[in-house]
Amino acid sequence: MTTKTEAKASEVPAQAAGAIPVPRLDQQLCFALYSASGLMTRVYRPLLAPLGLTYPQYLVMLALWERAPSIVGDLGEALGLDSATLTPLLKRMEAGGLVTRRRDPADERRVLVEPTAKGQALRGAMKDVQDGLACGVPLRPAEVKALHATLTQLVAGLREATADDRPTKTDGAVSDKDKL
Amino acid sequence: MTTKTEAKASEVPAQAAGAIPVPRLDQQLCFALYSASGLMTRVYRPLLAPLGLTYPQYLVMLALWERAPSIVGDLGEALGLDSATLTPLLKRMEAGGLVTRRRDPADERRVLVEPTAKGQALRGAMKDVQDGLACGVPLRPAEVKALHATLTQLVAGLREATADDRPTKTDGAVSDKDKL
DNA sequence: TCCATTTATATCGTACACGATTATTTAGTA
DNA sequence: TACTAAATAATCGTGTACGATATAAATGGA
Repeated sequence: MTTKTEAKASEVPAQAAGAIPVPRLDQQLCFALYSASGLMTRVYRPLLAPLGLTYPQYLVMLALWERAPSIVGDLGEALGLDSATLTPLLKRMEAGGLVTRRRDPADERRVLVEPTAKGQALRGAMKDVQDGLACGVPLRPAEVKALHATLTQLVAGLREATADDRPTKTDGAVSDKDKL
Repeated sequence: MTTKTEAKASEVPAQAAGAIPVPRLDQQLCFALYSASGLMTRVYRPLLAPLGLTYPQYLVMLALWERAPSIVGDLGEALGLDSATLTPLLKRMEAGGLVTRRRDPADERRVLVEPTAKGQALRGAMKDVQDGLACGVPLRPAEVKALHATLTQLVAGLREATADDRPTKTDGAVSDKDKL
């Protein structure tokens, strides 16, 4: 590797060697998303901790309040997480007395997850969580709405994109489109 | 458990007991952010893996390309991470030959972080990463711009909010405003 | 029926992420 | 000077995350 570390300046249009233009942190959409997401969970933390919930666990409860019992795979689909993340997370929630886990008698591969009475009781505390949240978010309702709409569109598109070019990896010869 | 799990219907305006309204997953801004952020790093992963970078490590490189050497605290300020996260992350990057870490001779408390030649060489690969990214993001430039602007505002506000009510926790008696 | 395939979850190893604590160095002050 | 306080990283314990692999149950033919 004698010629790689020192890039030939002649190949860069109008920049001196060593000054190759690089995306700036504060211009990166992904970093804005990364920061915003991290900060939101940081705002949630003190509100959820008294309830014995982490933020991902809170998301699981939201999913279960919408539909219970749910199987692990459906929770993963709803939250964008896989079993490697959900299985230990659900075990912690089970240990905390918030949910129950049991094999589906009709299909022993599946695991049914369901809130306990204690888990159901947490519904009553959600109003306070939402109120606490609203105070920390410095956006007007219209902005929140627009932001949410754009993000929803982005998420839908990304989900499609990431699911597409991942058939099984065994069909080695993909079209010339997999570079995009 | 005779009176708790079954909420008195008279206390809830217009909802049946056990049907306390709870925020829906697909209406939560925080969940949209959480999903979008996770999906973006998922899009980045296959682009960065060949370079020997994870997504947070990529962010560190972006920060270092803007200013090097940087001390750990400044990197943490720029990225919103603390030393508990950065120290092991930087050690891994050092082990990978991407950065160097050394105590500041002028102030032995500080640790100076700097890209190696190998780390600098990665700048040349960033164009491909950005190109690969653009193909995966299903938004028009105007939408990206608006989204980024709103997120930047949100991040700024949240940073302020989370930094504020965390004086030292030792002044136990805070005003009646800390509930907000 | 038998077996390859698919489906569903669990497990393992690695890498963030953070609150709390510790250790070391510097700065400030009596 | 000596001594406290502040600043700075590192460390520890716990909890996500995910790729890769393993295990077991159901399914679909030959």
